[in-house]
Amino acid sequence: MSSNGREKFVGRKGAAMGRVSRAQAEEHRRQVVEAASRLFRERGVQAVGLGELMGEVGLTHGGFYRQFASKDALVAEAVAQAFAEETSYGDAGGRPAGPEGARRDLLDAYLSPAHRDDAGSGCPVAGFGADMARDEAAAAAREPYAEGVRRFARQVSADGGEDLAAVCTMVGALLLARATAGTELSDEILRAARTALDG
Amino acid sequence: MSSNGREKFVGRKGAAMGRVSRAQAEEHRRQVVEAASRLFRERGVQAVGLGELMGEVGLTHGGFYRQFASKDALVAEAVAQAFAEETSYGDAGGRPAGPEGARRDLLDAYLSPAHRDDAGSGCPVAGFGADMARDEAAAAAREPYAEGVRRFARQVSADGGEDLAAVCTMVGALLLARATAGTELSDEILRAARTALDG
DNA sequence: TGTACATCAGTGAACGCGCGTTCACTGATGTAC
DNA sequence: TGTACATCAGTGAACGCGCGTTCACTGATGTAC
Repeated sequence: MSSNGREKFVGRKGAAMGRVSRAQAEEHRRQVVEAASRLFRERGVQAVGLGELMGEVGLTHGGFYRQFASKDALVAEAVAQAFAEETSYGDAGGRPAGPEGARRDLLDAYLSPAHRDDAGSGCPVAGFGADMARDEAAAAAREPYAEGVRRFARQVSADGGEDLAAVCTMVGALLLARATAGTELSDEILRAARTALDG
Repeated sequence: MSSNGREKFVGRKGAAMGRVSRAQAEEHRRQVVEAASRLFRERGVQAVGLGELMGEVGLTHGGFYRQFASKDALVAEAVAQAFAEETSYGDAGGRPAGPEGARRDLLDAYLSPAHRDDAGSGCPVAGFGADMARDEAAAAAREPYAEGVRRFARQVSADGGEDLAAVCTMVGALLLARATAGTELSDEILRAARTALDG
């Protein structure tokens, strides 16, 4: 309180950080992409500002452009990063089961209330779908997104092909369960999709 | 060019419109809700400003609050209006067919490229789904939206019940076809969903 | 039916705010010798 | 290994812009008599 050091000078602030090691800067960059991947899925690209994203990592918004060309460029990286994560949608990870059991575990985890309530670390096909459908997101993310949908369709397929219809049912169920969260209908939707796909 | 009538006076503008008849005002209000219902579905609630909406009707943004309490209140009305429309998703309207043929016509229209490319006048379950899933939209629209999903599930059902799983597949397919529009995958998705549901 | 006046739909400027982006500056890191 | 200096990650203020919302004002509509 005795000396605040803010005497109306224009270029002399108190707590400038100076340069940071390359390793540290790379780590910061990685953390920003990860935060973007999470928050964009959770609330949508438009609803998350660069200031908030940089704040998640403990930085100020001004440094953003030292690491990224634009917000759109970050969106493309965040989409790619989300698909690279290999999420397990909850707990269907390491159970030793035959191919039939594995598919059932995937479905149960994907169509669980836990996955519905945690979009941030959930399926990127569902999490980025809305932003990709409207052209707010970078066109640069279009192709990686489509490739991610195909990969997911192969993962879901029981016979090594692409089960696009099952992906539609799963993603649709997740979206509608989220859109009706808080009503009875939400759980009914998840159950109906599980029943239809589990056979 | 000779006299522009803009002499820095603060309350004397050129082209004030004065009052408008009640019927005219009601018509304006109706048109704003309709434009909102269309543009919100097309680009999302956040991406459409009040200025643009009022402009669609030929008015300026200042008059908005004479008709609506807030943007959120308009969102709720726009959702309700979209569900009240009874869209036909293209051309599956008046064909005389048995209940089986009617369901197939509905599916074909719903899963058509035309419906994918015209979100503005398309299915409100899909068009408002993303806005409802993230809580940007008014909570006031939550209940009408859920009721609309149920009604659609009854409409889709072949046996008079609620086919929620089919709704998931249809809405998911439409969303993913829109998210991958412009790639080969988009049409593949629509076909796969049609095949899975048509039997 | 005609006149006087209150109502209120719409105008356009202004409010505070947060956005994406740019920039002069700081000072520790990284490098050249 | 030690010193001199260039680099550049991060800071914080500023840019222009559009947003949702408010407000004083206009003047035709609607109403009272």
